[in-house]
Amino acid sequence: MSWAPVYRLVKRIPRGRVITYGQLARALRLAGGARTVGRAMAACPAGRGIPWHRIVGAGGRILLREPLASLQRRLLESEGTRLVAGRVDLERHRWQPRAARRAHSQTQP
DNA sequence: CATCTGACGACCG
DNA sequence: GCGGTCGCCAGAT
Repeated sequence: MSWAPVYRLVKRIPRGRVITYGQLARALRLAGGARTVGRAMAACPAGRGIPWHRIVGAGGRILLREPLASLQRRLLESEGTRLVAGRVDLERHRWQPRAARRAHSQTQP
């Protein structure tokens, strides 16, 4: 199985925005659902400019285990993503890939 | 081939 | 909010 499509989409996530595993899975119509995205990201090659930290769990939760979780929080905050009670404020930072994006008028950070 | 292990998420008590 | 169940499936052992 090639995770290329997953990484390709992840690369398009702009700074200051995030997407959830489930969203990614639906956008790509992946059979295994959110977990499949999880597997893809676990195998994510480092040093290729893939913004892995912009992926969060449902409801904006950080799902990684330490020490990765802290790193993710740090990276997110460093690019202006606001965390409320340890969760990403999805209202403000959720990113919608092209197709579905329209008529929603998101609040810019 | 059998089992185990996860970067998930919806649902329920 | 917290913990358990279940569906899901690619790799590793």
